[in-house]
Order: sequence, then structure tokens, then C-alpha cells
Amino acid sequence: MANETKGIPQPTMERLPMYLNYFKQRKNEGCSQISSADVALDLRMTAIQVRKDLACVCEGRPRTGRSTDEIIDALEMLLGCREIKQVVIVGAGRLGQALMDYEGFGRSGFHVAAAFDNDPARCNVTINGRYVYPMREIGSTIRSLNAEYGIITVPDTQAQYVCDILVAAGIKAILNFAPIHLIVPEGIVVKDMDMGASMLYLSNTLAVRAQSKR
Amino acid sequence: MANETKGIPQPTMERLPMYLNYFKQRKNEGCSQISSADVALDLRMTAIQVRKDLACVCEGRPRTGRSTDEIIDALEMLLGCREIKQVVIVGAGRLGQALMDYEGFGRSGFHVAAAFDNDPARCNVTINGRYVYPMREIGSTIRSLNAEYGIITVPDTQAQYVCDILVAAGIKAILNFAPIHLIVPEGIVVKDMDMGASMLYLSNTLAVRAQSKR
DNA sequence: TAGATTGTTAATCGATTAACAATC
DNA sequence: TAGATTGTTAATCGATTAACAATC
Repeated sequence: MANETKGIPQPTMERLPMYLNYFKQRKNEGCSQISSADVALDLRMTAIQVRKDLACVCEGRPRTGRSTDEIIDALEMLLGCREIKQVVIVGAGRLGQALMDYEGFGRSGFHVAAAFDNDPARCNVTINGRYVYPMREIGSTIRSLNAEYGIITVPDTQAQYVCDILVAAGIKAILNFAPIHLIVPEGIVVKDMDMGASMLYLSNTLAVRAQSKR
Repeated sequence: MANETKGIPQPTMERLPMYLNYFKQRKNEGCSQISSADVALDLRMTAIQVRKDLACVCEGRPRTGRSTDEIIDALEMLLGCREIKQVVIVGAGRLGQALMDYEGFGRSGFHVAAAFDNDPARCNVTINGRYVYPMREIGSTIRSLNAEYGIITVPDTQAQYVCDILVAAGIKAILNFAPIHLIVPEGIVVKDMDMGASMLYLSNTLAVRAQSKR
């Protein structure tokens, strides 16, 4: 898989996609060279942290900084954006449908190959360019696609059930939109997308800032 | 706003919603008392960390652990789930529509009060229970609702433009679904929901684990 | 009482920040 | 060359982990 992912601190690793987005933007604006100090200014970080983070990714040149082309290239390689990874979505409701042709997945190398739903009314049709299969075909479809990534967009009550099916079918990593803690075997990776929690992050950050003003 | 949010370490703060989800689940299963050790086992954390995190929230009783009712109560108070906070969504496309009646917002005290779009075909109608206003009414509507939270679900190219409008209208915190770095004035909080980045987290975690196995 | 579980104080670990020499 | 920016080594800071006394 991806190159020397290891050895890079986890917090740095999680900041890299943000840098990648940022450099792509700057490149679009016609910027071809950029210094850590400038990045830091725009991203509201310290120059030292940016420098240290980016040192993990590729070399820069004293005096001129980094080439946007080079750093974008290096980031995409390091993050594995160039490798195409097959994804299935379980739950073809509104959220699932919205994710079926979400551009951001493609840009990171993820291809939504199929969707599944247990509502016959939503099955055996193509929605937003993805074919929706009935749940009973999930195992065989995942295996024939060689999909390793699953996205869960079913109601909370069904999330664990769906999760078990995905794992049994060979899925290795799951993006979970149900605000439920999933139990998975050792070796399976889960990332929770709890949007309620994200909103709470906002309100609590506001609250903390208000307090520290006093 | 929320109680003594301050003084709680940021990493702990960000784990609290996960605990809340977990305790609600356990309560539904009929569990009324729970020890840090059990929580740790289920959440794949260490008992010490759970104990320390939860000590910030409410008191437990030696020998019996914590009451699920009490801790749920304390967490909801601390996180401010009980206060109703008005939210607007900009971009009534598929993703925006899916979020309009997303249950998880309500459970955390966020009420989606209105949506906006610049496509006349999507305006002046009710979608998933929310009225969609034309963009030109955004300022007045936000002010009359007293909304402080905004969700951006417009195409990347329009995200910064929309962000500026939201800030001008008095929005204090933004959940941003565009994979773009938004520039905001001091004091405004932004949380990026970059789903491509989340998928990359999954693939890179898998890669790191595979490497460390060797 | 004995034992499980807590809260708290101290030790460890790792990330961030600072300092500075290297280099285009 | 001089100066800006880099990479690296050392210092600081804060979170996690460990140890243990307190308590139901």
C-alpha cells in the first residue's frame, strides 16, 4: 500500500489531507512556490508546525520554499490518493444517495462501486450512477468487486447488523454515519462520522472561547 | 452557555460525544450501572483513560461504578445538548437535503431552521420539512431566526462566497462539507467535514497496521 | 470486613515549540 | 555575498499511563 506512512506522527498524518486541499487551491490560483510561513498564515497554524509536517512529505528549497506541484504530487503519493479503492455504501436513503456521487471520494482515490438497500422499492435501479442491489446480494457483490471499504448510512438500529455483514463479506474499513458505537473484530478499522458530535464541537469551542475572554 | 467546559482537556472534550452515544445504547439495553473497566473493554480504550475522562463529567461510586442515567444526564448538560441552537443549511442539493432532517442534529440540540439555495427550482418549497429560501433572503432570515450555526453544502467553488455571507449575517460557527479551506475572521469557528479525508484516514490506518505487522 | 472501583498524585511519553546550523 | 527558508536537534508542554490511597 502507501509508501512510508509509518514513522509519521498520527496528528501530522491527519493534517495532511487539509494541506493537500490547500495546495490544490493555491495551485489553481496560479501559485507555483510557497513557503511554510505563508501556509501557516493562511491555515492559522505556526510556521514551525507546518515546516515540520511538510518535512515528512517532501523536501523544500531554502529561500524559495516548496513547489506546489511537487508537494501535491508527494502528498497524493504518500496518502495513496492515486490507488483506486473500491467502496460500497449500505443504505440508499437520502444520505446514502448523496454520497453515491460525492466528488471528494474520487479525488482521494475511492470509487463507490455499488450500493445496497433492503427496501425493494430502492433496489435494482441506478441512482446517481450507482446500481443499488438488494441486501441479499451483498456478500457476493463485495467479493466480486474486491471491495475493502464500506460506508454505513442505515438507521441506527440496523447499523451493527449491517456492520457484521460487511465484515463477514471481507470489508476491512468502515465509515460509519450512525451515531452508534460499532463492535468489530480486531483488525477492522472504523471511523465514525457523527455529525451531531461535530456540531457539538462547534458549540463547545464557542463556549470555551467565550469563557477565556473573561 | 454550557457549564464548565473549560478546564477539560480538548482531547477529552472530543471524546465525550462518543461516550454519550455509548451510554445511551447501554441504557437502552437495560444497563443501569457501569464501570470504567467495562466501558474501556467495549470502546477499546484503557480503563484509566475512561476513568479520567469521566471524572471530568460526574462522580462515580466506588464498587458500583456510574449510573447510566446520571452520566447521560451529566454529559448532556456538559455538552449543552439540552439548549436548542438554530442552524441554517446553505445548499439544498442532495447532501443538504439529506441533512435537513438528520436525526443526529436534534439529539444534540441543533435545530435546522431553514435552508437556502440559489437555484430557483429548489426555492420557496418545503423539502424534508424545511423551507428553502432563495439566497437573497439569507441575511434577513438568519437574523430573524437568531441562528448562530451554518452548514455549507454547496459546490467547492461557491463555498468561500457562501461562508462570507454567513459570517456577514452573524453566523458564529460553520460545519463545512466542501473540501476547501475557508478563510474566516477571528472568532468564527469552522469544522471541516472532509469525507475524502476520512476515507484516507481509513486506508492509511490499514496501511500502518499492515506495516507494523512485519 | 474484604474487595472492587473510584479520584488523585506522580511518572512517562509524545507532540509541539524553540533554537540554530545548513543551504539555495 | 546576504538573506530567506529550510531541516534538525534540544526544550517545553500537555496528554496518557501508572501507582496508590480513599471509599462505598
